[in-house]
This record gives sequence, structure tokens and C-alpha cells, in this order.
Amino acid sequence: RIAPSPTGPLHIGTARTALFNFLFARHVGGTFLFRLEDTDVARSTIAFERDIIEGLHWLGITWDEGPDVAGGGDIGPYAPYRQMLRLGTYKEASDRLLAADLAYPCFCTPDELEADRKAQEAAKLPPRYVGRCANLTADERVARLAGTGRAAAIRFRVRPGVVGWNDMIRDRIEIDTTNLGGDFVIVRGDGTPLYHFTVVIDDASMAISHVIRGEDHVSNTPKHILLFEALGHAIPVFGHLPLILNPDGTKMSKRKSQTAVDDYRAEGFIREGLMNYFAYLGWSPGTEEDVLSVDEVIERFDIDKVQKGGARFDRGRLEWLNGQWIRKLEPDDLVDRLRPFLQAALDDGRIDRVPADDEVRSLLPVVQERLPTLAAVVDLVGFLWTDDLGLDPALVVPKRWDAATTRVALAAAHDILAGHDAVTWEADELEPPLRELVEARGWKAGDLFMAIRVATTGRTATPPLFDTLVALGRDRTLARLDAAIAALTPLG
RNA sequence: GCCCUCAUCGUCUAGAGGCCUAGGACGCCACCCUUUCAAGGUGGAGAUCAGGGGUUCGAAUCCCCUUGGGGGCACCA
Repeated sequence: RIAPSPTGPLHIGTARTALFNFLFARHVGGTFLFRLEDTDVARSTIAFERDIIEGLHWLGITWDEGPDVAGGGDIGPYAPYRQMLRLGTYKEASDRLLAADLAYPCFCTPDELEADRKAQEAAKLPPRYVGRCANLTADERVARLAGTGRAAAIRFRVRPGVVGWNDMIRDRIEIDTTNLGGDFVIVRGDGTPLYHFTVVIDDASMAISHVIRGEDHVSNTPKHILLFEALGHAIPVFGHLPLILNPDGTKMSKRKSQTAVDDYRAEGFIREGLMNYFAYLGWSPGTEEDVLSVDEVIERFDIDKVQKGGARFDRGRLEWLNGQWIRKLEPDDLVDRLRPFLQAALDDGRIDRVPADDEVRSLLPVVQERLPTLAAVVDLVGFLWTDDLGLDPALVVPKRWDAATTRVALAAAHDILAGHDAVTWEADELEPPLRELVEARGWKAGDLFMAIRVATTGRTATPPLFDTLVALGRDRTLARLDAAIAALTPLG
């Protein structure tokens, strides 16, 4: 199961955890479930809910139970899968705990708790609940309620002893409950339940057999086990994944890394590349395969082979993998995926028109293998759809040439190219006569080609020159050569 | 401060006692190809397996200690 909280856009860590749960479930033929943990009402929004569900779907992660679209569509035998719709279940459970004295009302105010924490910090003691309300008589409770003037929260009694489990990834882990920070709150003063409580009740009532989550939950797991015990529920199997780290080795954060899946998508990373990369963050098939589709990963996935140590996010490797997958795309598919990026470039004025699909498609043989991301298409061949190149005349002059030579050469090239009509405007028709020109003048082909390249595209790095001129078309090629020659004139 | 946990090239990793003079990939550097840029090909640099003790005929692999890193300790999730 994956149980995100709609308090922010889909995070890379959430996507990776979802992926591993998905891989595990699909590999063993289990049921994968999606649940929304929206009890933090103040921070939860429907917009984030939509972002998370759509982002996960975009990546190709699907589930068997849970809401499929934002705001509704709860599917499955344990609906609803949205915690704010399950309040009755939590209430029933907390009443049971209260009745059995496994939990108790706590009247402590934020100020009291804050003072406790400060005192503990000053004494170099670990923070923990002091138990002020743990053993109150009925009369005392009434008095304290009156005294603090606020509704009681509910705290769970942490029993002494050691809690342990056999982690799917980390083997045996045991933690003494004295290190849990004392009795913890399971229901807020306003009656809404807290994460540690809801997660246990939901996992139990939704028949969750395996909980795969981030390593940051290891120290929470004993609390959950205690709750499963107190409620009389079967305890699921836990597996704690290594964290995704910032380049500096700390837990990945918005502050230090780009964490929103949407942002990667907007940069032109494709789902295949992202999923392949995520899968290899903490896992490997144990073979020397690097580029694997999700289906291939599902086939090979083995949770025993998941790494224990955290993995730093390496953007360079993601880009390489993304490029690998872009190269594998079918032409029509790639044209479809490129379209929004072209439109976006038009919208922010980086190009002056969006090319037709056929035009984009004709470019693919020469462009596809040069794209680390979809968005890179604009940097690569944006000059094709730009009216003003913003040409730097100095750039047109090759290193070995001066401006005068360049002007003469471009003029000669212009004449030769002008001799072609629309019919012979093909790469293998244009190249030979220009090579003859180079031969006759004793120039280097590279110099002439570079001068033409810069004159017609404004840049020194482009796809192969003659394919580029063909894409540009006869009229624009000649016009740009004219413009470059004119720009060169003042330089000599 | 307390608890938990991790530790192989810069990075992601292979490695479950002898196959390891530690393999692959990204990145980096050369060279080849080549009109530029990519892609591709070939080769190279790059880890005394954090350090120290054991166990064993034999340890990157098992045990202990040290060191270093990370995570957690909310009426957040």
C-alpha cells in the first residue's frame, strides 16, 4: 500500500516508495492499495490530492483499491480510503482503548508540554511525555479539564518492555519502549486522530499484509506494533526502504533538491526514464542490466536485494537514463510528447511558432539521439522556429579565418546554394558542390561548414549541417546567409 | 542528549568465505568515427572493500570495538 498525505505536491520520495510497493505487489501477484492520509486538515488540499494521484498515474503506477481520481472514486472492499471519511472507525477504536484503560484523556496545554520539553533539553534528557495526566482520578480529571479549559487529547499508554520485528530489508530490529518518548497522543483535543493511530487502524481494517515505507519510519514502528497489540490486530510484515538523499548525503529535501515529480516532468523527463531511475535507487537486479522497463523490473524485483544504505540522488545518471528511453520511443509517440514542450517554448517567447507534427517528425532522425530531455529540443533546434537569431557576427568567423574571408566564403556558398531549387534541396545534393568549393579554394571543409552553420542557426553546435539546412528550407537559408554577410561587412 | 540504523570507485551499485590482483553503469580523460554537437566504438584513470581487532587454511563477505554518516525522538505525516 501507499498512503500519502495530500499536504504537498507528489514528492520523489513518495513516488519511489509507491513504486517499490507496486513492484512488490505486482511481482508476488498481491493487491496494491492507495489510501489518503488527510487528517492534517489544515495542510491537506484537493489540489495536492489531484497532483499526487495524477502524478502517480502519469508514472504508470496503478492500484487495485482506493480513489482513482481526486475527490472521489473510492474503489474497493474497504472503502472509504480517505481517512477523514473514516473518523467513526477511529472513534470506535479510541473508545475501546479508553474503556480498557489502554489510553487516557490528557489535559496538558501546549504551554505545559513546551515547558516540559525545555526543562528536559536543559537537563540534557531526551524529550518525553512526563505523564502528568496518566493516573488521574475521575475527580482530578474534572478539575484539570476545568483548569485548562480545553478539550482533552487522548494518549496511548506505552507498556514497558522490548518491541521487535523482522524487517524485510533490515532483518531483526528491537527497540525498548522506554525510548519511545512516553505515552503518545493518538487523538487531538479537537477529536481528530493522529497519524500513528490511523495508520494502524487502517492497515488492520484494510487487511494490509506488508508495509513498505521509508527508513524514517523505523523508530515509529514500535508505536505501531504496540497499537496493533492493544487493538488485538494481526501485525503486518514491515520493510523499511533506504532514504533518497540530497547530494550532500542528508535526507532529500525541497530546500536542497528538486523534489516535485511535476518539476521533473516539466523539464522533459519521461516516465520510463524516471521509473527506471527510481527503481535503481536502492535496488538492482544483481545482473549487469541498466536499462529496464517497469515490466522487466517487476519480473526481476526481489525485496531481499534492496539496499540498506541511503542513495544520493544523481541527476546526471537520471539524464543519461532518460536519454536512453527517449531514444527508444516510437517516432509518433515522441512527436506527441514533444508537442507540449514546443507549445511551452512558444508561450514564453523562446520560439515564434510551433511546428506541425510532420515537420517535427521529419526532424527526428537527427534530433532523437540528441535529447537528454524532451525540453532540450528547444535548445537543440529552436532556431528553426525563431525569426530573429540574434546573430553575433564575431561568432560567424571561424577561428582560422578573418571576417573578409568569411564574407567571401559565405557569398560563394550562397551562390551555390541558390542554384538549387526546391526539388534538389536535399542533404546529399547540397553537400558535394560545397565540398568542391572548399577544394577549389584550398579551404578546410570544417571552416566553411562552421561559418554556414553559425550564419544560419546562430550557434556553433547543431545537428548535422545539411540536414539542418534542409529543415530550414531554401528561402530561409539564403536569407540568413544574406543577413550574415551584411552583418559581417562592418567587420571588414 | 537518548534510541535506531548504515558503511565497496566522486555517484548508483555487483559481491551472501575461496570464482576478487573487487565487476558493471553514470560522470571524467584519451583515441576512433566525424563539418560542429550528440550518439556509437575502443581504451584509461578511479575503491589497500571506513579503521582496528578477532574467527578461519582462507574475509569485502562472519563476530567485536572504534570512527564516520544518516534517521527518529510533535495534539506533522
